[in-house]
Amino acid sequence: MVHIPDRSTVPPPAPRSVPTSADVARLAGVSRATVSYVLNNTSAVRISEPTRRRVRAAAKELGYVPHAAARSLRAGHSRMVLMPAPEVPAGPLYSQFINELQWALGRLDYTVVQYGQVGLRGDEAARAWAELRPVAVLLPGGGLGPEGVAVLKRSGARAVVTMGVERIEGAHALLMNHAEVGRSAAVHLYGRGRRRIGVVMPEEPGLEAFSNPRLEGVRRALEGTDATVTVLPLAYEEESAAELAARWGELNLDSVFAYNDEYAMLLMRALQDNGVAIPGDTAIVGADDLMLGRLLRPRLTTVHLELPSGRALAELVDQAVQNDTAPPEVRQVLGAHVIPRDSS
Amino acid sequence: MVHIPDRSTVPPPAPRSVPTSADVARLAGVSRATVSYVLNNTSAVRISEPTRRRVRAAAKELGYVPHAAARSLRAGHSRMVLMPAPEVPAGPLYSQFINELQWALGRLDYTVVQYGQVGLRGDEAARAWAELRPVAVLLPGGGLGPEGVAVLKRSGARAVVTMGVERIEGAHALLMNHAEVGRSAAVHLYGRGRRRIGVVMPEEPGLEAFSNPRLEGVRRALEGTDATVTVLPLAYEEESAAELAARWGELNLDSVFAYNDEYAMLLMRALQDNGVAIPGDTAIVGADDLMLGRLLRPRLTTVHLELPSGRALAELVDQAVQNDTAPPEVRQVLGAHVIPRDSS
DNA sequence: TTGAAAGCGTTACCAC
DNA sequence: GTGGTAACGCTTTCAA
Repeated sequence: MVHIPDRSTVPPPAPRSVPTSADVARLAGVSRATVSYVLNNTSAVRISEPTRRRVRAAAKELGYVPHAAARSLRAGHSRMVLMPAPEVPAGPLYSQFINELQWALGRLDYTVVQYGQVGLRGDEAARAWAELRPVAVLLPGGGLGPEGVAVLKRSGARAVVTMGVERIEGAHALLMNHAEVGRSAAVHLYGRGRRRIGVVMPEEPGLEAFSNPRLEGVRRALEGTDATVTVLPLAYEEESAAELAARWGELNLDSVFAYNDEYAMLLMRALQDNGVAIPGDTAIVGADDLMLGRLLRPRLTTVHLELPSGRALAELVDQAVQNDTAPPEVRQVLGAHVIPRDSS
Repeated sequence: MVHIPDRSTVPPPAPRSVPTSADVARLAGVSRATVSYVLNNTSAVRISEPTRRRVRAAAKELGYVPHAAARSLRAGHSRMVLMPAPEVPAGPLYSQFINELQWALGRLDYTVVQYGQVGLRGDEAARAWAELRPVAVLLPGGGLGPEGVAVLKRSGARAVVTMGVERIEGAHALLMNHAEVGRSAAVHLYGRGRRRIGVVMPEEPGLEAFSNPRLEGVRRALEGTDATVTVLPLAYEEESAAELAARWGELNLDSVFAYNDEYAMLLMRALQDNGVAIPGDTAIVGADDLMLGRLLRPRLTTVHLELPSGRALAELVDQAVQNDTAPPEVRQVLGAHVIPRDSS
C-alpha cells in the first residue's frame, strides 16, 4: 500500500504559483483588506503594530510582489509613460536625451516604458500602444496621424506629446526645427563666400525625417541668392564616400553641408584621400557637435543643436497630464547655431 | 422649475470614459462574450457573419481598444519581455543589438518593453520589474543577485537571461567574455614586439563592467612575459587626453590598448598633436570596430567583437520560456579578434 | 449561435 | 481596528 502523507502535518508540495495578497493574508491570519492597508501604508486606517509586522513578515516570507496590472485595473489609471522605441539605432545625442528624460520622469514618479516596434505603422501602432493604457505617450518623430492621437486619447492617455518636425492635431508638440540646422549651415557657408554648396543626404532609411527638413532649410536660406544647391546622396560606407569623392571634380562644389558630423567625417576623409584640400578647395560643415568633430584635422565646423532638457520635457508631460483639458501646447525647441572651426 | 431631460430619450452627455467591451456589446446588441469571440477570432465558436459585422462596426465606431492589463490578468500570463534600460547611454554596437533583438522577439510574438531605471538597485529593481509580471526578463550587464532572480521567477517570469560578465545562479547567461577583448589586443601588441603596454580605463561611470575585464584580459595575457602593463585613466574629454599626452614621455610606453575606438581616437589625436608618431613611437589598438577607426590616419587597428545575433538570443529566450524546467543555460558569446590596420 | 456568470489580483467603501 | 464585498475589464466554461 502506498503511503499517503497526512495533509494536516505535511506542507503542500511547493505551491508552484505566484503568491497573491490572499496568500499573504492567509499566512498572516488577517483579511486581504488588511494586507492592502499595511503594504500600501494607508494612513486613513489605523492598524496595530503587531498586525503590521505579521503582514510584512508574511509578505517577505512568500516573496510577495503586487501585481501591477491588477492594481492599475482597479485604480482605473496608471503612471506609465509610453515611448515607442526608435526604429533606427539612435545617435548619442538622442540616447542621452532619452536617458535624461527617463530620469526626470522617474523623479516625478512616472514609469517610462519604451515599447519595441515590430513594424506596425501609424494607427495600428497607436492601437497597440493604447492597449497598455499609458497615462501619456511620447512620440519621437512623426508617423502618426490625428486619428492615431485620437485613439490614444480615447483609450485614456491624458497627454500625447510629439517630438518631430510637424505638429499633429490634438497632440502637444515639441517642434524640432531641423530646417534651422540647414539654414544656419547655409548662412555660414554663404557668409564665408561659398556659392556652390552641396548637401549630403544619407541613404540610410529612417533619416529622411531629419535630412529632408535640413535640406529644405538650406534651400530656403539660399533662395534668391546666386548660390546653387546640389543634393549628394551618400551611404554611410567608405565605398559610397569614395565614389562621391571620385566625381568631386565634375561636381564643381566649393562647400558641403554634410548632414551631421559622422557623415562629414566620412566625406572629409574620402575627399582628403583624393587630394581635395579642406577648407581650401571645399569647405565642410557638419552637425550635432559631436566629440569627433573636434578631433578631426582640420577641426570640423559644425551646427550645435540645443535640445530641450529632459527635465523641461518631463515637466511639460506632467503638466499636460494634470491639466487634461488645456489645449495642446506647441513649443519650438531645437535651437541651432554654427560653431565655426577650421573646416570652413 | 428646472427642466430635467428625460433619460430615456436623451443620450447621456458624451461618456467621457474609455469604451469597454461592454459598451461595444451594448451598441451591437449582443453580449460581452460575443464581442470577445468576434474580436479575438475564436475559432471554437461559430458566430454568424452579420453579427460579426455588427460587432466590428460597433468597436470601430466607439474606437474600442482592448485593455491589455485586464486581458493578461484574466489569462494569467502575458508575452511581455522586459529589459531594463541601460543606465548609461549605449553605444552604437549595443543599440543595434537591442534593435535586432526587439525585432526578432517581435517576430516570435513577444512584446519587448524597455523599463526605465530610476536609480533602483538590485533586489529593489527586481521587485519593480516583477510587478509587471513579464514572461521573461533580459538583463544587460550584472547588478542583480541570485535573490533578485528568485524574486522574478517566483513572480512568474519563466526565463531570466543575463548578458554580462558573470553568471547568476538560476538565470540563463550569455557570457560576454570581455577579457578576451583585452587578451586579443595584448597578444597582438606583444606579437608586434611591443613590451611597454598602456591600457586606457575610461573614467566615465558605468563602464567598469566592460573596462575591468578588458584590463584583466590584458594582464593575464602578458603574465609571465617581459611586458609591463600601465593603467591609464582617461575621461572622454579633450583636456583629459591632452594631460595624458603631455606626460607621455615620462610614461615611457610603446603601445596602448585604448578600451574602444572612440577613446582610441581621442588619445591618438592628442598624441599626434604632441608629436608622438603613430605607430612609430606608440602603437594604438582600439575595440568595437567602429566606422571611425577606418577613417583615422593611420587607420586604427581594432578588436572586432562578435556579438550574438538578435535572432539567436530571441530563440534562446523563446526556448527558455517554453521549457521552463530545463536548467539554466550558460553560453559563451562575444568572440573577439584583432583587425590589424595601420596604427600598430 | 448566443448569453449568463465566474474569476483573474487589487483596492475602497461600509459595516462590525 | 478589522473584515466582508463589490468592482475594475476581460475571457471562457457551461447552459440554453
